[in-house]
Amino acid sequence: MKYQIERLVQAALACLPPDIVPADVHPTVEVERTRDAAHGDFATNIALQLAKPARKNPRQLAQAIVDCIPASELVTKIEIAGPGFINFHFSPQAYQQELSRIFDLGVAYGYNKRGAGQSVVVEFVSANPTGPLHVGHGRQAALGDALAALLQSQGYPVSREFYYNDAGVQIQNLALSVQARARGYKPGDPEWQEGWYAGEYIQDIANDFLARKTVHAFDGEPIRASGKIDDLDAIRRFAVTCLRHEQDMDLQKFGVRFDTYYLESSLYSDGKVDTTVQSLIASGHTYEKDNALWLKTTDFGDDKDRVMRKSDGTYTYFVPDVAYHVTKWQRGFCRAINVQGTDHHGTIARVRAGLQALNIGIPKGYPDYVLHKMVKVMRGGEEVKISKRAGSYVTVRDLIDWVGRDAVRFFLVSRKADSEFVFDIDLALAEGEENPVYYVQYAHARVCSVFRQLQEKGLTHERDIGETNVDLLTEPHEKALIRRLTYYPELLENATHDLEPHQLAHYLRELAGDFHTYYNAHKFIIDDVKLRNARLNLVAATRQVLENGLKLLGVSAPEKMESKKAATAGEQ
RNA sequence: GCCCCCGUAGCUCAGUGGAUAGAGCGACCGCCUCCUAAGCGGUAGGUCGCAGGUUCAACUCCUGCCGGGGGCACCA
Repeated sequence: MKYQIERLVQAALACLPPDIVPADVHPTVEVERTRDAAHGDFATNIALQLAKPARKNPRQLAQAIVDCIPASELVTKIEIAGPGFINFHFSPQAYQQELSRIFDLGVAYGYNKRGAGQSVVVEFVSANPTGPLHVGHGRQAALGDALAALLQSQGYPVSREFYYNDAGVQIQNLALSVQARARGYKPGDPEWQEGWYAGEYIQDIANDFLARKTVHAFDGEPIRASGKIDDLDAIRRFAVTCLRHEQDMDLQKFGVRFDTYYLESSLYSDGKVDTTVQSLIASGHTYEKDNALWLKTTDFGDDKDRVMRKSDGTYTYFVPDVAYHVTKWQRGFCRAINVQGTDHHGTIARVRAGLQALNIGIPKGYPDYVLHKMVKVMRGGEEVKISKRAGSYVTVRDLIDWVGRDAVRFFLVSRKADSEFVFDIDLALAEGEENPVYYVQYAHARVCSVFRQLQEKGLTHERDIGETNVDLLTEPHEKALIRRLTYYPELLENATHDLEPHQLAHYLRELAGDFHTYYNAHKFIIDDVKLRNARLNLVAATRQVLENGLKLLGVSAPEKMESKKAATAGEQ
């Protein structure tokens, strides 16, 4: 709808008398949704933009533009308001056209093919297999999955990828921790070293290892524990597999699926790390100093150069990171988006610098980062510290068990990624309106209920009758709801462009609010056949958009609300 | 010390350079003979951290301060 208005304005500008606007002025036509319904549906500030270069009064200029706007059946009224805005009011035909689109497109309403042919890889969670997923990973999972879904809605072929840091110091510590537990040591014992993992799950893994149990991650061979307590390699393989399996279970419960899993260790075994190092040396952006190999990241905007190969011969972490991102590019992803915690901020400049140094055609801003802030977990008015090493932290599994998957997913995407998130366990545990997800789901269930009632009364929903009588929808509540519904495709476009799923969560909250207000103010199942079907069309379209939006966030759209209280009462 | 993010109602947060800065929660007052009250309506609550600058127009962009968080290792 927006583009149709833009075309009208552009056509008007094109046929303005040449003496009005200097020929060298080429303004970008910006058409925006109005904030206030009294201002119509769309507005443009073009006259305000042009007033100065044209040396004209903005309102007079606006009038000149309006005079040139071609007639359109979509627009009933065009008016000049305020300092020189041009406001467009849509006709019932325009509304009807868009409502029909919602019915015709169904679950695909809001989708477009803008991103066709531009493959995107979204990397998220990427937790080290050293413990269960914590709430920070939950935020990443909710964010990353929603982002991927948004990109898909805009036509981008998307791959969801999980990168396993299964090489390095942490994994060694994991193996040592399990070995120590298997030998009967505990955190706090003199033998227990700093940096080892203290969580109880380490004891569980140690027990399973000694019991020679078999585990397998979804993508690997089953591994049977040898039970040999001195075989650190065997312990490491077993422990990593155990934890990968556990993380898989958590993600499955969270409703998040990945298309690809990439193992850091494979970068070494495939020789990709070495190849990358050789290419970087060949590029001339490296030098030896203090017995170490350095990369001149300052050539690419970093504030100081970075060590690639330490004096002990091992690589620093960012070398495999660069090698990994080279594979993303080589695998055909013209865009890469990494969802990570803000603690990864320092790595951005280095990875990008490394990719630029290779000079193999990777764009400058590759990859994109969506960094999220910490999730602070509150319980009983006190903060629960999140720390893998301390072993005491709230896991994704805990949250799902306490408040349900839908609430956790909706909660975690409902805020901007770069704002700190306070997850109050007590609040989330409380039943009722505190969880906005209920509010949105209830709106969906209410529409479903209306149609159940309709059926019980022996009536049917006649879409055609509703469509021919769309002009009967004249109530302010109806107009507001229609405005909101028809904004959905633009909302998805904006949320995707900005990589901000929270825009969708907010939109759904507002759409549900418009519906609940309407529901309370008017009845839908009425005797007047024409008005009844017009209203049923409107609420059916509302249900469709609610379903579509919730789906993108990974939240269910129930046809009935199951009372938690009743369920609890039933258990007692 | 340097870099990034944040600062908007009592609390949690929205707010693509535009028109009278908005929700939810909490508080207070109302609404079930009526398609689910998990809902709706209303009232109260603001020097948009401070000070400059750019602009026809600044919560929004720029600079500097103040306050909060995170990052700055031959750690990953």
